[in-house]
Amino acid sequence: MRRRPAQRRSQERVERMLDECARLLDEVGYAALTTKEVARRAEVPIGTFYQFFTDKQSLVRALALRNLEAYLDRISSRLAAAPPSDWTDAVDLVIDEFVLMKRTTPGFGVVDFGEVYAAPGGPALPGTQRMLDEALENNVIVADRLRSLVVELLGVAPGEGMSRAFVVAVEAADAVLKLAFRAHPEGDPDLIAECKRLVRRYLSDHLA
Amino acid sequence: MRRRPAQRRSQERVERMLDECARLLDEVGYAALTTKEVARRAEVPIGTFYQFFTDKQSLVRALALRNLEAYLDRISSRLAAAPPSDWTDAVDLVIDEFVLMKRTTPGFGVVDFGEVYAAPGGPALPGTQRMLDEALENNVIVADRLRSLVVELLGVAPGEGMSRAFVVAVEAADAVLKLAFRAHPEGDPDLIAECKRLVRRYLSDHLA
DNA sequence: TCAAAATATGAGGAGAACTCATGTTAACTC
DNA sequence: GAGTTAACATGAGTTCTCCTCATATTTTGA
Repeated sequence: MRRRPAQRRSQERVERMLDECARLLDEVGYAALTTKEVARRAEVPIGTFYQFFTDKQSLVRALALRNLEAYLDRISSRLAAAPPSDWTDAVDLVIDEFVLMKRTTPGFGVVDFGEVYAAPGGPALPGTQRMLDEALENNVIVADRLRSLVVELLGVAPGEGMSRAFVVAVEAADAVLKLAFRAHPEGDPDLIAECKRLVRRYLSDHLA
Repeated sequence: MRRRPAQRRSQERVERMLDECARLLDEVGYAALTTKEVARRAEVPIGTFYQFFTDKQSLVRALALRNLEAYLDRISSRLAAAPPSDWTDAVDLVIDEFVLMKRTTPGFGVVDFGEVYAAPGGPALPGTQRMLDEALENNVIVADRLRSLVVELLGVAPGEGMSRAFVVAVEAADAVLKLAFRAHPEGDPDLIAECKRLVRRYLSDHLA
């Protein structure tokens, strides 16, 4: 974001822009999304849009971040309310909540937490592991958070490579669930089931 | 594509446009890719571009299809040249070839076989399984081809849900490998290894 | 040889992205 | 509560991309 809204009116306007962005994503998709239409629907002049967002990407990134925070909040609440006894139950819970948000949260089907990558990998840094460490990717943030939740709640020992395993699991699950929702508006139930199986199988190496 | 090139000159031009598209994708990414620049580099007038491609998406889709065919050819050759004894070897081979193409084929890092989805899921068809059946997605084509290759070569019985399992495996592997190449220009070796593990674990249910 | 089909071409219309100069409102200090 | 500063508002206009279309040329095949 170009500037963070400090006063209440502009905060509301930014929220409205994000809301309308999400709804438009559902209606027309990412490619056909226009800043002008977002501004028009949110009832703000186009100039105001560019006060806060540098461009279309910036808008979508902000939405992804909002989605990310909403998801983590929901997960935390549910885990706290009904702590799962087994880590496999935690996997189900986490996936079910994701599916629920896919169904109910506008725009989530198109962007969830993911970037829409404009350029391949950004500037190619020499430091191999650097990019993952810096958590430039929202999926990495999700993975880290889920890992600490599972470690905390279930008292699993944080083994070697567990961090990476969670990133892999999140990335894979995200892809399969995206597929499930491309195949079926409500999410193909069989594919959702397969997604759970995929994650359980894979993580059992690291959590057993 | 709007029209298929029938004469040699135009066939060469279309190839050149695809080549330049691929190189540009590596240089500037999908969002910054312009039809004008592709045409300029391929040394064809912009009008000629639109003789063959309806729009930018169409261009990228054609490139993805070319990638798909190249990949399937390579896989078939390698499987024929050195038939793997075990299906897990076949998984390694298939992933290694994919990684090799990511490293060496221009543009493959950005688009491989995948669409860049403009709108969410296209027209929402009521027939649940319809979209997968029609193989609108290139990853589904890859999955089907891989499945028949494995079934043929290794004499595995085509069990229930195997088709779906391959689609899931391809989608998940694609996502993890994309991550591997975002994290590291040559593909993070650890993530590539994890990708293989993920696929082997998951498919063992269906191939054992 | 000649008609039909395929291909070539680039100026220009349509419209999206984004800027900027100028005016207004809120917040904070003394 | 006057004054200063920082945040915010605005939309016509510039730039750039997408894509079309009328017209001209080349290739094909009977």
